[in-house]
Amino acid sequence: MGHDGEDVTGSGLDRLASVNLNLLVPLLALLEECSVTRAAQRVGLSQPAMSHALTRMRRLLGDDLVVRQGAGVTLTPRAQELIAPLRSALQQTAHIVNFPSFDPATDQRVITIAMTNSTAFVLGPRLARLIAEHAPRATLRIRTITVPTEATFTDKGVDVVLISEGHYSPYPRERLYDDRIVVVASPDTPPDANALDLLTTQPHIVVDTDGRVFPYAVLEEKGIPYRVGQLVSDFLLVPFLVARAGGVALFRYQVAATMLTLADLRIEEFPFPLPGLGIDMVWNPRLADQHFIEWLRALLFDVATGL
Amino acid sequence: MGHDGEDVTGSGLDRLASVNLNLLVPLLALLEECSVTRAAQRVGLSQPAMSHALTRMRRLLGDDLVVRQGAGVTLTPRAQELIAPLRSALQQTAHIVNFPSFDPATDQRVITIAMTNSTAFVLGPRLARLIAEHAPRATLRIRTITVPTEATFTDKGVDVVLISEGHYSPYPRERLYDDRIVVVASPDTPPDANALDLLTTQPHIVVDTDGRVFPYAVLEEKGIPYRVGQLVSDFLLVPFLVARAGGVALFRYQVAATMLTLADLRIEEFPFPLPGLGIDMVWNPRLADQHFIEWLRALLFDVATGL
DNA sequence: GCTGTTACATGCGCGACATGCATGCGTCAT
DNA sequence: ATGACGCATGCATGTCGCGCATGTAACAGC
Repeated sequence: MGHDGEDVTGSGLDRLASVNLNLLVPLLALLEECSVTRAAQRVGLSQPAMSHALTRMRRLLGDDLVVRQGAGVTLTPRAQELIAPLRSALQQTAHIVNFPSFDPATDQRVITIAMTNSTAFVLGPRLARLIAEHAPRATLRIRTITVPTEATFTDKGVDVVLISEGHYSPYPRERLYDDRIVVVASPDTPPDANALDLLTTQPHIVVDTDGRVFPYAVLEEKGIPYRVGQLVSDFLLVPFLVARAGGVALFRYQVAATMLTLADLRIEEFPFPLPGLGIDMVWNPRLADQHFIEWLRALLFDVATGL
Repeated sequence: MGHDGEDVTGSGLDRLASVNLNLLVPLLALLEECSVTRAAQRVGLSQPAMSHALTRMRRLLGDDLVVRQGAGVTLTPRAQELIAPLRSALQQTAHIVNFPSFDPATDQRVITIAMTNSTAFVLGPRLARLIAEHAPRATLRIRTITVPTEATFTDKGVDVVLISEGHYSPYPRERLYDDRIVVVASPDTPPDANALDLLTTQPHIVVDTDGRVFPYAVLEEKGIPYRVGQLVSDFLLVPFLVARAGGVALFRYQVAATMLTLADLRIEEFPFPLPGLGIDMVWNPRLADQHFIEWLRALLFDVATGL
């Protein structure tokens, strides 16, 4: 009694009680990336957070692990030895944890997806339908954003964020669908007028919150004259305005295509090359339940491929 | 660009970023002990803390893991499957972390040991000498306690606690040395008086803070008459009082033996059986740096075996 | 059958830790 | 020389996990 020899002379397992195992994942990321900043991005941390974590790892292992080498950092010998067994141990651990734990049939969580309201306009209905179909107990909540900030990704209330490929974020991202700018016009416009004609002759209906900047910047670069006929705050007004009062508007193709269900519209390709406008899904690996994310990713792809 | 396929379709390693790996050690303890309370003790947690942790594990793994079965709990099938790979993964992880990180030759930490001042009286000098010898840069700090409380073990400032075997604590403990009560008397007492004679005829010098309760309780149970001659607050006064003014006192043998270096004393065995008074070292596995604890344990054994 | 005991769950307050921001500092490139 | 890049750090903040007190269920003893 009072002599827990098993605990003391055991296989060293109980030593782990005093070790912060959560450091191991950032550690592997750091060793594999050989860069504090990249490792931070990979695990969904900020650079200072990873740096602080590195300090803790150094205290834990009694080794510098990485040393400054000119611009970047290099691994110490000890770190080199660690990388393989660490990866192995973590893979084994991952295998333990990765039993499926998200059951769409019964899960009652609130699925929160952040996106612009134009993306919601495109994806929302199909998304809601598919979620209702495959996860009938879950609730879809769409959080409207205009421009993504750091807080958008670190907000625990948000599962995934859908943003245009032009917006940077340090977190893993995956292309959902490509998109482009098209010219939306009234079907009453002269049939022989091409897209450029429409842009120059028709008054523009401009949504002042979204998608305005760079297509118009291109027009101005090229010296294409255009006239703003109306500024509206809600892009949903546009199809009705265009259909009933004429004029043109610039929209993502997918938005325009969806608008066709609301009003009869003429759609023409934008006559100049534009940077990509694909929609990416982005998520913070630190906050995400990965079984759920995997499922949601597949579902979003279903939605996107049906466009 | 913007498509980190490696992160998404990798070996599932990045999933771990969102997993609290610190749950795994309590989890293994729970699965191996089949008891929330015992598992808590093993890893140095309280029962409620382990229960909370169990809740988190259940959320993480989507399984109840243990179900109430009459008095105790039983493992679910899923939990049964988990135990072996989990132990394996943690052993592998332990192997990674367990490179020696405590170097006595260079370590400058403050080594804090909590004990009663009578234990410090016994062990202090040898302890200080051995630490100065083997860890010359380290500092020994003895924290005096009277009776250990929960806070004594959860105090991060305390590395190990030395307590009598009579005091319960939920943490791992190991016997340092056995001890017993002896009768300390002046060498001028009649040589033919045995211990019982001394106890009944001589005035007792009693330290009112430590070790007084149960030897005297035994005397009272047995109906042995005794007379308290003096109450002192500092037990270090006792050897001088006994040697110069006569009387008897009850002390642990090791304390009495150490007192012999201060004054000439007569020591007799206590004439009745008493519960064990061994001194145990106790430490909280959650707070301890195990390399250091291992070293300190060996050092304390060195000290104790030299008594 | 009632009470005492044991074991697990839970509400709550508190403390500690990790995170992120702002900033500093060193290195490299132009 | 100056800007850009990458890592470190002081600091404030938020959150998580711990422990206490308490609740609840099952078993044992008389």
